[in-house]
Amino acid sequence: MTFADDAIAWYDQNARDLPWRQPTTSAWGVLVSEVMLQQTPVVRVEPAWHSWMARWPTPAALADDPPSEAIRMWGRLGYPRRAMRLHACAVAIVERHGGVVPDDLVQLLALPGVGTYTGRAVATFAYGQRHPVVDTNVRRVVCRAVQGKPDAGPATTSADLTAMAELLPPEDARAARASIAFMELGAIVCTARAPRCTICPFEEVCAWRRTGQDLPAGPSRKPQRYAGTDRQVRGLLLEVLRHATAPVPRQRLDLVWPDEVQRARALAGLVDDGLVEPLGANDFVLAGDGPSL
DNA sequence: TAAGCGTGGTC
DNA sequence: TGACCAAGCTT
Repeated sequence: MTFADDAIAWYDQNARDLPWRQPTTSAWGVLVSEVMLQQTPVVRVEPAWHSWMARWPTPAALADDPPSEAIRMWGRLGYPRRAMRLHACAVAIVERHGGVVPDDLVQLLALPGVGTYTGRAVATFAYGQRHPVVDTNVRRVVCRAVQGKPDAGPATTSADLTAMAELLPPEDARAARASIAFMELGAIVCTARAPRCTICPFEEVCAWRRTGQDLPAGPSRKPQRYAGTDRQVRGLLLEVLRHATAPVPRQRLDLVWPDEVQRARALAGLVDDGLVEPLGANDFVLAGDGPSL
Protein backbone atom coordinates (compact mmCIF):
# COMPACT_ATOMS: atom_id res chain seq x y z
CA MET A 1 0.00 0.00 0.00
CA THR A 2 1.05 3.55 -0.56
CA PHE A 3 0.14 6.89 0.96
CA ALA A 4 -2.26 7.52 -1.90
CA ASP A 5 -3.96 4.12 -1.58
CA ASP A 6 -4.36 4.51 2.18
CA ALA A 7 -5.67 8.03 1.82
CA ILE A 8 -8.21 7.02 -0.82
CA ALA A 9 -9.42 4.07 1.24
CA TRP A 10 -9.83 6.34 4.24
CA TYR A 11 -11.60 8.99 2.17
CA ASP A 12 -14.04 6.45 0.79
CA GLN A 13 -15.22 5.83 4.34
CA ASN A 14 -14.86 9.27 5.90
CA ALA A 15 -15.44 11.98 3.31
CA ARG A 16 -17.82 14.74 4.28
CA ASP A 17 -20.90 15.06 2.14
CA LEU A 18 -20.30 18.51 0.68
CA PRO A 19 -22.53 19.82 -2.11
CA TRP A 20 -19.73 20.77 -4.48
CA ARG A 21 -18.49 17.18 -4.33
CA GLN A 22 -21.69 15.81 -5.82
CA PRO A 23 -21.03 14.31 -9.26
CA THR A 24 -23.84 16.45 -10.66
CA THR A 25 -22.17 19.70 -9.60
CA SER A 26 -21.03 21.76 -12.58
CA ALA A 27 -17.48 22.98 -13.12
CA TRP A 28 -18.82 26.44 -12.34
CA GLY A 29 -20.10 25.13 -9.02
CA VAL A 30 -16.69 23.69 -8.26
CA LEU A 31 -14.98 26.93 -9.22
CA VAL A 32 -17.31 28.98 -7.02
CA SER A 33 -16.68 26.66 -4.09
CA GLU A 34 -12.91 26.84 -4.51
CA VAL A 35 -12.89 30.63 -4.55
CA MET A 36 -15.19 30.82 -1.53
CA LEU A 37 -12.98 28.36 0.32
CA GLN A 38 -9.88 30.49 -0.09
CA GLN A 39 -9.23 31.30 3.57
CA THR A 40 -12.84 30.77 4.63
CA PRO A 41 -13.96 27.66 6.58
CA VAL A 42 -16.32 25.09 5.07
CA VAL A 43 -19.10 25.71 7.60
CA ARG A 44 -19.43 29.30 6.50
CA VAL A 45 -19.06 28.58 2.81
CA GLU A 46 -21.76 25.94 2.49
CA PRO A 47 -24.87 28.14 2.89
CA ALA A 48 -23.29 30.93 0.87
CA TRP A 49 -22.52 28.50 -1.94
CA HIS A 50 -26.14 27.34 -2.13
CA SER A 51 -27.42 30.92 -2.30
CA TRP A 52 -24.87 31.88 -4.90
CA MET A 53 -25.54 28.90 -7.15
CA ALA A 54 -29.30 29.37 -6.88
CA ARG A 55 -29.00 32.92 -8.10
CA TRP A 56 -26.19 32.46 -10.62
CA PRO A 57 -26.16 28.84 -11.83
CA THR A 58 -23.85 29.70 -14.73
CA PRO A 59 -21.00 32.13 -15.41
CA ALA A 60 -23.24 33.93 -17.92
CA ALA A 61 -25.87 34.55 -15.27
CA LEU A 62 -23.34 36.20 -12.97
CA ALA A 63 -21.75 38.15 -15.80
CA ASP A 64 -25.15 39.67 -16.58
CA ASP A 65 -25.34 41.31 -13.15
CA PRO A 66 -23.13 44.15 -11.92
CA PRO A 67 -20.21 43.42 -9.56
CA SER A 68 -22.07 45.19 -6.77
CA GLU A 69 -24.56 42.34 -6.67
CA ALA A 70 -21.75 39.84 -6.29
CA ILE A 71 -20.23 41.89 -3.48
CA ARG A 72 -23.59 41.99 -1.71
CA MET A 73 -24.21 38.29 -2.15
CA TRP A 74 -20.73 37.60 -0.81
CA GLY A 75 -21.98 38.82 2.54
CA ARG A 76 -19.55 38.26 5.35
CA LEU A 77 -17.38 35.56 3.84
CA GLY A 78 -14.42 37.92 4.06
CA TYR A 79 -11.88 39.15 1.53
CA PRO A 80 -14.59 40.69 -0.69
CA ARG A 81 -12.08 41.21 -3.47
CA ARG A 82 -12.76 37.55 -4.15
CA ALA A 83 -16.38 38.41 -5.02
CA MET A 84 -15.22 41.05 -7.44
CA ARG A 85 -12.71 38.70 -9.01
CA LEU A 86 -15.25 35.93 -9.26
CA HIS A 87 -17.49 38.32 -11.14
CA ALA A 88 -14.60 39.31 -13.41
CA CYS A 89 -13.88 35.63 -13.81
CA ALA A 90 -17.45 35.00 -14.99
CA VAL A 91 -17.16 37.82 -17.50
CA ALA A 92 -13.86 36.41 -18.77
CA ILE A 93 -15.35 32.93 -19.09
CA VAL A 94 -18.18 34.33 -21.18
CA GLU A 95 -15.90 36.45 -23.35
CA ARG A 96 -13.04 34.03 -23.84
CA HIS A 97 -14.66 30.64 -23.49
CA GLY A 98 -18.25 31.03 -24.61
CA GLY A 99 -19.56 30.75 -21.07
CA VAL A 100 -17.98 27.37 -20.41
CA VAL A 101 -15.46 27.00 -17.57
CA PRO A 102 -12.28 25.98 -19.40
CA ASP A 103 -10.78 22.58 -18.70
CA ASP A 104 -7.29 23.62 -19.70
CA LEU A 105 -5.04 24.45 -16.76
CA VAL A 106 -3.25 27.29 -18.52
CA GLN A 107 -6.55 28.90 -19.46
CA LEU A 108 -7.86 28.43 -15.93
CA LEU A 109 -4.79 30.07 -14.44
CA ALA A 110 -5.31 33.09 -16.68
CA LEU A 111 -8.70 33.82 -15.10
CA PRO A 112 -9.04 36.54 -12.43
CA GLY A 113 -8.77 35.20 -8.89
CA VAL A 114 -7.59 31.79 -10.05
CA GLY A 115 -4.13 30.94 -8.78
CA THR A 116 -1.99 27.84 -8.54
CA TYR A 117 -4.25 26.03 -6.13
CA THR A 118 -7.65 26.99 -7.53
CA GLY A 119 -6.74 26.34 -11.15
CA ARG A 120 -5.45 22.88 -10.36
CA ALA A 121 -8.39 22.15 -8.11
CA VAL A 122 -10.89 22.93 -10.87
CA ALA A 123 -8.97 20.98 -13.51
CA THR A 124 -8.75 18.04 -11.12
CA PHE A 125 -12.05 17.99 -9.23
CA ALA A 126 -14.34 19.31 -11.98
CA TYR A 127 -12.66 17.68 -14.96
CA GLY A 128 -10.94 14.66 -13.47
CA GLN A 129 -7.48 15.50 -14.73
CA ARG A 130 -4.25 14.41 -13.10
CA HIS A 131 -2.50 17.34 -11.43
CA PRO A 132 -0.88 17.77 -8.05
CA VAL A 133 -3.26 19.94 -6.03
CA VAL A 134 -1.60 21.48 -3.01
CA ASP A 135 -3.41 23.56 -0.45
CA THR A 136 -2.52 24.20 3.16
CA ASN A 137 -3.93 20.80 4.17
CA VAL A 138 -2.00 18.82 1.60
CA ARG A 139 1.15 20.73 2.40
CA ARG A 140 0.82 19.87 6.06
CA VAL A 141 0.04 16.20 5.51
CA VAL A 142 2.90 15.67 3.08
CA CYS A 143 5.38 17.52 5.26
CA ARG A 144 4.44 15.51 8.31
CA ALA A 145 3.68 12.04 7.03
CA VAL A 146 6.15 11.85 4.16
CA GLN A 147 8.92 14.22 5.14
CA GLY A 148 8.72 13.93 8.92
CA LYS A 149 8.65 17.65 9.55
CA PRO A 150 6.31 19.15 12.15
CA ASP A 151 5.01 21.86 9.88
CA ALA A 152 5.38 23.12 6.39
CA GLY A 153 5.99 26.79 7.03
CA PRO A 154 5.34 29.28 4.27
CA ALA A 155 4.26 27.98 0.89
CA THR A 156 7.00 26.75 -1.36
CA THR A 157 4.85 26.18 -4.39
CA SER A 158 7.23 24.48 -6.75
CA ALA A 159 8.64 22.07 -4.19
CA ASP A 160 5.16 21.33 -2.83
CA LEU A 161 3.82 20.46 -6.26
CA THR A 162 6.78 18.20 -6.95
CA ALA A 163 6.42 16.41 -3.64
CA MET A 164 2.71 15.78 -4.17
CA ALA A 165 3.17 14.80 -7.81
CA GLU A 166 5.40 11.92 -6.69
CA LEU A 167 2.59 10.54 -4.56
CA LEU A 168 -0.10 10.58 -7.26
CA PRO A 169 -1.31 7.31 -8.75
CA PRO A 170 -0.90 7.07 -12.53
CA GLU A 171 -4.59 6.93 -13.40
CA ASP A 172 -6.38 10.26 -13.72
CA ALA A 173 -9.39 9.34 -11.61
CA ARG A 174 -7.35 7.91 -8.75
CA ALA A 175 -4.94 10.82 -8.86
CA ALA A 176 -7.84 13.23 -8.45
CA ARG A 177 -9.22 11.12 -5.62
CA ALA A 178 -5.82 11.04 -3.91
CA SER A 179 -5.65 14.83 -3.93
CA ILE A 180 -9.08 15.31 -2.41
CA ALA A 181 -8.29 12.57 0.10
CA PHE A 182 -5.09 14.30 1.24
CA MET A 183 -7.00 17.55 1.60
CA GLU A 184 -9.73 15.91 3.62
CA LEU A 185 -7.19 14.15 5.80
CA GLY A 186 -5.53 17.46 6.58
CA ALA A 187 -8.88 19.09 7.31
CA ILE A 188 -10.28 16.34 9.52
CA VAL A 189 -7.40 14.34 11.01
CA CYS A 190 -3.98 15.85 10.44
CA THR A 191 -5.02 19.27 11.68
CA ALA A 192 -2.72 22.12 12.51
CA ARG A 193 -3.34 22.23 16.24
CA ALA A 194 -4.32 18.84 17.58
CA PRO A 195 -3.78 16.10 15.02
CA ARG A 196 -5.82 12.98 15.72
CA CYS A 197 -3.05 10.54 14.99
CA THR A 198 -4.82 7.57 16.57
CA ILE A 199 -7.47 7.57 13.87
CA CYS A 200 -5.10 8.43 11.03
CA PRO A 201 -4.66 5.93 8.19
CA PHE A 202 -1.00 6.95 8.09
CA GLU A 203 -0.38 6.23 11.77
CA GLU A 204 1.92 3.28 11.12
CA VAL A 205 3.90 4.89 8.35
CA CYS A 206 3.91 8.54 9.30
CA ALA A 207 7.49 9.83 9.28
CA TRP A 208 6.65 12.60 11.70
CA ARG A 209 5.21 10.18 14.24
CA ARG A 210 8.02 7.64 13.85
CA THR A 211 11.06 9.87 13.94
CA GLY A 212 10.09 12.75 16.15
CA GLN A 213 7.04 13.37 18.22
CA ASP A 214 4.57 16.15 18.21
CA LEU A 215 6.42 19.41 18.18
CA PRO A 216 4.92 22.04 15.95
CA ALA A 217 7.61 24.66 16.44
CA GLY A 218 5.84 27.95 15.97
CA PRO A 219 2.93 29.41 14.05
CA SER A 220 2.83 27.98 10.54
CA ARG A 221 2.20 31.35 9.03
CA LYS A 222 2.92 34.88 10.02
CA PRO A 223 0.49 36.10 12.66
CA GLN A 224 -1.79 38.68 11.11
CA ARG A 225 -3.15 41.56 13.12
CA TYR A 226 -6.66 42.70 12.47
CA ALA A 227 -7.89 45.08 15.14
CA GLY A 228 -7.03 48.61 14.23
CA THR A 229 -5.75 47.81 10.76
CA ASP A 230 -6.91 49.25 7.47
CA ARG A 231 -8.50 45.87 6.84
CA GLN A 232 -10.86 46.37 9.71
CA VAL A 233 -11.76 49.86 8.52
CA ARG A 234 -12.33 48.60 4.97
CA GLY A 235 -14.61 45.94 6.38
CA LEU A 236 -16.64 48.52 8.28
CA LEU A 237 -16.95 50.80 5.26
CA LEU A 238 -17.98 47.96 2.99
CA GLU A 239 -20.51 46.74 5.50
CA VAL A 240 -22.31 50.07 5.25
CA LEU A 241 -22.14 50.14 1.46
CA ARG A 242 -23.37 46.56 1.13
CA HIS A 243 -26.60 47.37 2.88
CA ALA A 244 -27.18 50.70 1.19
CA THR A 245 -29.94 50.99 -1.39
CA ALA A 246 -28.92 54.48 -2.40
CA PRO A 247 -25.59 56.33 -2.76
CA VAL A 248 -23.93 56.76 0.63
CA PRO A 249 -22.80 60.26 1.64
CA ARG A 250 -19.27 60.60 2.95
CA GLN A 251 -20.67 61.87 6.24
CA ARG A 252 -22.29 58.50 6.81
CA LEU A 253 -19.02 56.69 6.18
CA ASP A 254 -17.26 59.04 8.57
CA LEU A 255 -19.17 57.42 11.41
CA VAL A 256 -17.55 54.01 11.08
CA TRP A 257 -14.06 54.99 12.24
CA PRO A 258 -12.74 57.93 14.25
CA ASP A 259 -9.31 58.33 12.68
CA GLU A 260 -9.84 60.49 9.62
CA VAL A 261 -6.50 59.74 8.03
CA GLN A 262 -6.91 56.00 8.27
CA ARG A 263 -10.54 56.20 7.18
CA ALA A 264 -9.63 58.17 4.07
CA ARG A 265 -6.82 55.76 3.27
CA ALA A 266 -9.11 52.76 3.63
CA LEU A 267 -11.80 54.29 1.43
CA ALA A 268 -9.25 55.26 -1.21
CA GLY A 269 -7.98 51.69 -1.10
CA LEU A 270 -11.45 50.30 -1.74
CA VAL A 271 -11.81 52.64 -4.71
CA ASP A 272 -8.36 51.65 -5.98
CA ASP A 273 -9.29 48.01 -5.71
CA GLY A 274 -12.43 48.57 -7.73
CA LEU A 275 -14.81 47.56 -4.97
CA VAL A 276 -16.22 51.05 -4.48
CA GLU A 277 -16.94 53.94 -6.84
CA PRO A 278 -17.18 57.62 -5.98
CA LEU A 279 -20.42 59.12 -7.22
CA GLY A 280 -20.38 62.85 -7.68
CA ALA A 281 -18.40 64.86 -5.17
CA ASN A 282 -19.68 63.39 -1.95
CA ASP A 283 -21.29 59.98 -2.44
CA PHE A 284 -20.08 56.43 -2.76
CA VAL A 285 -21.56 53.18 -4.12
CA LEU A 286 -20.44 49.62 -4.65
CA ALA A 287 -18.73 49.07 -7.99
CA GLY A 288 -21.32 48.78 -10.72
CA ASP A 289 -24.05 50.65 -8.88
CA GLY A 290 -23.04 53.92 -10.50
CA PRO A 291 -25.01 55.50 -13.37
CA SER A 292 -22.26 54.63 -15.84
CA LEU A 293 -23.48 51.09 -16.05
C1' DT B 1 9.47 37.51 -1.35
C1' DA B 2 6.67 39.51 1.71
C1' DA B 3 2.94 42.19 2.74
C1' DG B 4 -1.86 43.14 2.34
C1' DC B 5 -6.36 41.55 2.12
C1' DG B 6 -12.10 40.04 6.11
C1' DT B 7 -14.40 37.54 9.18
C1' DG B 8 -15.48 34.42 12.76
C1' DG B 9 -14.42 30.49 15.67
C1' DT B 10 -11.42 27.99 18.96
C1' DC B 11 -8.62 27.33 22.97
C1' DT C 1 -7.93 37.15 26.12
C1' DG C 2 -5.29 37.32 22.47
C1' DA C 3 -2.99 34.30 19.42
C1' DC C 4 -3.77 31.26 15.98
C1' DC C 5 -6.24 29.29 12.25
C1' DA C 6 -9.38 28.65 7.91
C1' DA C 7 -9.55 24.55 0.28
C1' DG C 8 -5.03 31.61 -1.41
C1' DC C 9 -4.38 35.43 -4.69
C1' DT C 10 -2.12 39.55 -6.18
C1' DT C 11 1.38 42.88 -6.47
